[in-house]
Amino acid sequence: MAAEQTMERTSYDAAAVERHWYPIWEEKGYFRPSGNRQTAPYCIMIPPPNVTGTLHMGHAFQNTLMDALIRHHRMRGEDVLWQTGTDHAGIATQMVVERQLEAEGKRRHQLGRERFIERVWRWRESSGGTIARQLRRLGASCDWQRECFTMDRELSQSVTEAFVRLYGQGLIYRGKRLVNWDPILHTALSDLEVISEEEQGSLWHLRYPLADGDGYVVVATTRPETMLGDTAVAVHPDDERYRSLVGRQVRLPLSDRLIPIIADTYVNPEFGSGCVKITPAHDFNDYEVGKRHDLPIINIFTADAAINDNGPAVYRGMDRYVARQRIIDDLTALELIDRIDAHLLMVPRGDRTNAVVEPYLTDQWFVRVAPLADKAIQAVEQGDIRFVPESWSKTYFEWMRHIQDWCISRQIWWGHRIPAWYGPDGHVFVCRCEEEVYEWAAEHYGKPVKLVRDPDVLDTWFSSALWPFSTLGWPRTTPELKCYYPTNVLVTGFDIIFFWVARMIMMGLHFTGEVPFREVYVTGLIRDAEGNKMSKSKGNIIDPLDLIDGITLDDLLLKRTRDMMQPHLAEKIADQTRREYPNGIPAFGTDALRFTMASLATQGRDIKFDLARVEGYRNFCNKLWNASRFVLMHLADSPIVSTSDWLHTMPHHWPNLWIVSRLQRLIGAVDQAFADYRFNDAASELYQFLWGEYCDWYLELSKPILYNQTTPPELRQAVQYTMGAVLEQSLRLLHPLMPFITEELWQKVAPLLGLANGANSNSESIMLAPWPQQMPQWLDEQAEAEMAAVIAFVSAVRNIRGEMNVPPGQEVTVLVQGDAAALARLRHHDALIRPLARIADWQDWSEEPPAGCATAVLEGGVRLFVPLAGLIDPVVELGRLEKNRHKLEQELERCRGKLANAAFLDKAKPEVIDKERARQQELESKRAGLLEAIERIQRLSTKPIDQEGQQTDG
RNA sequence: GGGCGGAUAGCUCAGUUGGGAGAGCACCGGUUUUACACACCGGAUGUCACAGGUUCGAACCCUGUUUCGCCCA
Repeated sequence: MAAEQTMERTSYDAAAVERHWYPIWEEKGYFRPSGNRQTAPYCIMIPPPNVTGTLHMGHAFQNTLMDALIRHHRMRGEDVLWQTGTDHAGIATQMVVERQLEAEGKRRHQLGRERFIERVWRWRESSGGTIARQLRRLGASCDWQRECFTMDRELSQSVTEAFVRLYGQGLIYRGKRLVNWDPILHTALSDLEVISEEEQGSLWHLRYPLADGDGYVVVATTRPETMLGDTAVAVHPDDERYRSLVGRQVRLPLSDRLIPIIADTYVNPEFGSGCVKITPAHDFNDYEVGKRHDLPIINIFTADAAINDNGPAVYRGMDRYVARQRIIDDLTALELIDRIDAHLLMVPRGDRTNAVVEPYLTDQWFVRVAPLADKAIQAVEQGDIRFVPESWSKTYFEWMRHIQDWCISRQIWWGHRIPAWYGPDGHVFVCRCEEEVYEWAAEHYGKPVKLVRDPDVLDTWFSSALWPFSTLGWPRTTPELKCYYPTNVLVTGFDIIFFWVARMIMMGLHFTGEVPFREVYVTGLIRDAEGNKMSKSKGNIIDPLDLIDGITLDDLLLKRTRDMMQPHLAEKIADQTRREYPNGIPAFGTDALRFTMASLATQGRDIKFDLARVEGYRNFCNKLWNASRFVLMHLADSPIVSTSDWLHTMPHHWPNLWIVSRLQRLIGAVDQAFADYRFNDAASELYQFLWGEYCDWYLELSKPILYNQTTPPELRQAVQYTMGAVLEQSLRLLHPLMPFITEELWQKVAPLLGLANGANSNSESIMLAPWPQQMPQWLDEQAEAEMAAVIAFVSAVRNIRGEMNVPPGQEVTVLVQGDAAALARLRHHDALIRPLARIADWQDWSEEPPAGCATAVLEGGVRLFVPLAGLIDPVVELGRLEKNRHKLEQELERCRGKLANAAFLDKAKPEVIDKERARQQELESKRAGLLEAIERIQRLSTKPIDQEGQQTDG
């Protein structure tokens, strides 16, 4: 398999690599489950995106994490299924197609139901695949051959089956209830589809005259038009002001009806006048009050939210807001408006139409949730399902313990039609299929009859709730259902815990007797850099694909201001966009985006998205690319090593032992991070290791060996092989987060190490290569200590060079003194230290160092002097030393304080005390060295120096 | 009103059994060093919101306060 890019380029070309590898992976069938029943199954169900949807940052985020988990488990040799698909998004899809029709000057009712649905299917064929294509761009390795759609025949059968069974068990019923009604769509909506936001409105204080005698009560309302449906006035039973009124009646203005004054604890005496009008047909709380007090329910609205025939004739047919104004005018004329206050209120709007949703009394189908909820609560309590982070289980319990019956019927055409038929007398037949229902009805009535099918369809979430098992073939007991169910983990945002997660758990337990997934990993929500939710109307949306491919400012402007619901915002959004992205967005590539997503996956709930992070990880890709170029350059003539313990059969070389030991720790850390869903830890460990240790130190330490003609060939080969092997394993560890670049590089590196020769399937692609195993025998504390000493020494010299402005090209001499063993150790690493610190010569120095030295004090009492005759500015050097001393003394102070404390010595753990003692000793020895250096420089300075370290004249 | 979560470096955030405050970005100084200027080397930066308490010891545990946010009503 040829890799895409030659290594001549000094920068990584993400687009070329991505285009090359994804189709190969898919065509080769790497995304399919292995089907190997000897290994553990691992399954994730994709939260099915909306078929009308396009990829947004939330999708990119969650699917990156899912893909990382999937790739990780696949590499571990498990039988992995990532089930993908889309949901039919009843309302959203219907609206899209209706809008198309509108453009042709048609309406759906002209087409009729069947032809409209055909039309929707046609739309889906041509346009429903967008998000699947976008997920591919993200590198998602889901099994596309098993891609499902909630309206597919098989999934539809699951839906019907579930409905029929629930109905038969008394868990679905039909009834007249208040629901959220969208007066534009003419359908009920679920709570999820209603967004309540604070808006400026008014609080009208209305006077309702008492029926007997003089006077009136004042009721406060935000919706005066609903007064036409009032059937009571309520006060709090403990409210002294109104106690005497309870039981009396008021005369409802305009309608001229008598309604009672009742007492109910629902009333908040602090709010408004402490006296509220009760409209059971048009307010959820009032509905409950009405039920408690057996009040009549008067619906005053049509399906369009205009006043119906229950209202006084003068208002009939008026839209609710027209009626509102008219009612206010009329009440004003009657002097029945007490006052009007400005008031912030929560206004519920349909998430698709943005229309103010009306609580509306209609016949709807409901799921009786309480019995299902009990078991679903238990499943989490007993630990059959675990929330990650754990605290989300509280949110889950909170909801489940106050759960309401679920309205599942929608008055639209696109969706699963409710399998209920009505006989001539209204008798309901709920049945799996049309033929059967007629037979059944004939039996019921003793003769063939005409039945009418319920016109409603089911809430899309009803089918989504079955997703974990309907996609595996339920109600049939398929091999897939047996193997992959219960699935391992659900990855989703907390915003749909109630609406989807909870319902899947209930349905899963009810129909399969088992939980649908064992863990729920709840992600945060991606917001913009300021912490605002991303939305079209705010104009702050970032399209993940624009981060991958880049976008010019002009295209970005076009994209953000096209098809706006509120076109008047366009100019503001354009300005804001120009300010934020004056040059558009550069192409960062999929891997950089994915790595960013992983780094952002902390346990918090809000994630502010910062473009600079993506840029940083694009640079990381480039670093990796160039490190690999370096390795490949030197690996070409390396022999292939086949022994498993190659490390110890090669010539002894501390950096090799060190980097391999560090790699073992990395493997452990990445494994742990994946196990805990700490993707940010996995990302930062990998970044730190590859850049901070492998590139910055290991490769730099290797250069002198590789470039030195006199290096013994065995040593050279040991370094070459180690360099390659560590890179190769790191690529595998990185693959779940950065699939493309790791594949590209692995294809080049692995063959040179004798891997990926196509000899077996594991060597065709890094996707199928085994996950690195930690080798405990390769953990090497001594090597880590040796290299820590080397790094500390080199860093100390570099620090002096940097602070003293020694030109990088200029070599220096170093004098060292201190403990003989410590010096011997450093001497031993002379060949490593010398080139990195740019030291020409170093000498053991037991006497007083010469004048004009810069000083550093290291661990183990080692003192280091760099003679900088003529270069050193005593003032600068003294300042540097004093600063170090200050820090040191602060630490020492705390350390001494602790050890002087009898209670500490008495009660702290012995190992803590030992550590503290060792630390004190270390700090003191460093301090002594520093004090000497300070004294020396003061003594040797030609001019006296005052306490602030400033030279004084004269 | 009920529930949940946050307040740590200029910014974004880590900090998992309580024991030496970290990273990335941004910033400052230096560098055409033979993988990489999307780089290298060096540097500065904190009353861990506040007040009490528990403890030998608190960013971490407890209580309260301030403040920001989310969900539900």
